[in-house]
Amino acid sequence: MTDKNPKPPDSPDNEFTNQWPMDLSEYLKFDDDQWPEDDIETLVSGHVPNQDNQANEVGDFGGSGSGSHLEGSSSSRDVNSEREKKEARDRVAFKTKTEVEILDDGFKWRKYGKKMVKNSPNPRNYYRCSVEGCPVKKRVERDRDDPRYVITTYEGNHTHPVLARTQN
DNA sequence: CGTATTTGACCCGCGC
DNA sequence: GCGCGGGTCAAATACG
Repeated sequence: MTDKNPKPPDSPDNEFTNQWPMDLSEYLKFDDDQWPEDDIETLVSGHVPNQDNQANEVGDFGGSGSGSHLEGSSSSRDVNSEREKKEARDRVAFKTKTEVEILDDGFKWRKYGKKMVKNSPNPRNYYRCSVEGCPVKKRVERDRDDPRYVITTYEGNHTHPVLARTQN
């Protein structure tokens, strides 16, 4: 935590719309179905998905459940049976081209573990949302073939406003 | 002082 | 039944 990343100062619009401190070249999104690794490389290697709007990509991430938008009314929260069961499965993998693994996506993450994978000389970092009640977990691992690439896997959806970091 | 971060150990599941 | 892998938690430490 010395250099971190050139993340913007304190912008009131601390959203993904800002701009990731990386060269986000390709992003991958998968469900909990499976991981077409081979396809991934083929896709990112032989196909450049232009740099659309990162916000769009990530926007979908929040749109999947309830990332940035907060329920204005607290009286309509009696439903949580099938919803929880259904949204309890949100695995999104992002392959990003960056040199820093501490990508700030607008949320505060607290590293809760580091493990070394046998198939890679690179360690695997486990992050979790600092906000209690957030079942969101992030797994960051460096690519074994391209150390300049990092595989960020998000699990779950944020259940809190957005971020209480650069806020007031 | 508080929070975030770090490393190690422990636990669980699955495979053989 | 035991071993291995992976994942998670906990305590300690460092830094802001």
